[in-house]
Amino acid sequence: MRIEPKMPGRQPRTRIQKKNTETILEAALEVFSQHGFRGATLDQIAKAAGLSKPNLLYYFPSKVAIHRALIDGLMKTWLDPLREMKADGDPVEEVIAYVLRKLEMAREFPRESRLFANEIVQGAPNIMDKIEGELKNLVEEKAAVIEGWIEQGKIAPCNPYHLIFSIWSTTQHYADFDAQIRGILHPEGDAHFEQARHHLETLFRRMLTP
Amino acid sequence: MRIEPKMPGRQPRTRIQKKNTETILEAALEVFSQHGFRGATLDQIAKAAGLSKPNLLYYFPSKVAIHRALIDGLMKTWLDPLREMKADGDPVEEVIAYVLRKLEMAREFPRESRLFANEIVQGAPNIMDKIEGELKNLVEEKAAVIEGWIEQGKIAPCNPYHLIFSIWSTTQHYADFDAQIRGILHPEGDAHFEQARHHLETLFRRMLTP
DNA sequence: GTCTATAAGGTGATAGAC
DNA sequence: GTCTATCACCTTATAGAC
Repeated sequence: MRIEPKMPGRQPRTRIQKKNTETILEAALEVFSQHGFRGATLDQIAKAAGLSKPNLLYYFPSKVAIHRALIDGLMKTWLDPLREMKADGDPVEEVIAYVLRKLEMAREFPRESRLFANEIVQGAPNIMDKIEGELKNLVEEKAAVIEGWIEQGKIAPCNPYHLIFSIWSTTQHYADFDAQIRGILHPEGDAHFEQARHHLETLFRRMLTP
Repeated sequence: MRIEPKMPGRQPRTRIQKKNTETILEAALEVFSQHGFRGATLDQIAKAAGLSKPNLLYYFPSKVAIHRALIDGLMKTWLDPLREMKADGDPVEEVIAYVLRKLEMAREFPRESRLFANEIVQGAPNIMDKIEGELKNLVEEKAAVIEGWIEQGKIAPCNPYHLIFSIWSTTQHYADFDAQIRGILHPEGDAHFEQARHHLETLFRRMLTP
């Protein structure tokens, strides 16, 4: 996943600055996604990045600035799978492909998923502007596309918004609730993702086929 | 939701002790569910309970003891909706009824849902024993029931474990990701739960009907 | 750019009066 | 049982040497 840091006031100029900035954001992703904003400490991030704590704060002015840069850099990529759902494709296949892309994201980028999950569960204090902005806009746009498919009889009637919520929840569940799933299934590595793939394709295909 | 505190070593004896213990657990639920274990402070819990911090620690020996008592008291109730799914009912209606009970829990007890969500997202450090114990046992039992229904041709073939995961994720989503849903839908109060009810009933009915 | 030292404030827990 | 006062520790952030 591409990380595009936005540092207010301090842009990375030299090669070493850029490299350290990326190292910090990678470490911050690891720590924030595991412990949440409040639970994460600069000590943990510094250690994970292989830097001293003051050096961390040389690159970012504060803990919250690291968190903000991380989320800003990830938000665009996080929404890409939904953006790729196009109105001119085969409706059922477009939605199924979106489901599978989203599941693949949960498998490949579970830390990113948990970063957002931590934030939203606690009331989304730092990203509500983005939820009510670009996320809301994108969802409304795609809900209109789905609504059009329903009116054309291409997919079975349903509430487009809640369909999207169901796709988010079922797929992200495999990242966000990974600990619970592993406690129940005791899978070897990612073996259960193949089952999940088949299950979710079946679930939404039965839901959508007219 | 019934809270049955288990305080290691200190059982509430007098009426006032019992009342204070319950007040503390109610306050702790409010604070822990909103900020997670690490993010919550004893100051916040004490203030919410209307007690001083040392008085809080007169009733519970430590912060972690409060958290543990809270989870222990809620775990049984949290699993009841699944326990009520009986092998001798009409299969499709049994599963649908379970979905709707679970959604009702998300609407009535969102704090309880977020308490568990916070815990699991961060790797379930304090409840993994319960996940691998009573939760795993219950899920295996009910998965066997669903498997039986499939073999009898009463419901359409699917993976019982992942079906249960889909039910959990779609219903709890309305509690755990409430902030995101409200940011997108801007519903008045709980108005969107009626839509969710209809949507999820449709989703799982189409999935399960042979 | 990176470090050691440290300030400044928050946080879990205890002591002891009442 | 409840309180004030306080300790010991942790955490964010800054100062200043190199």
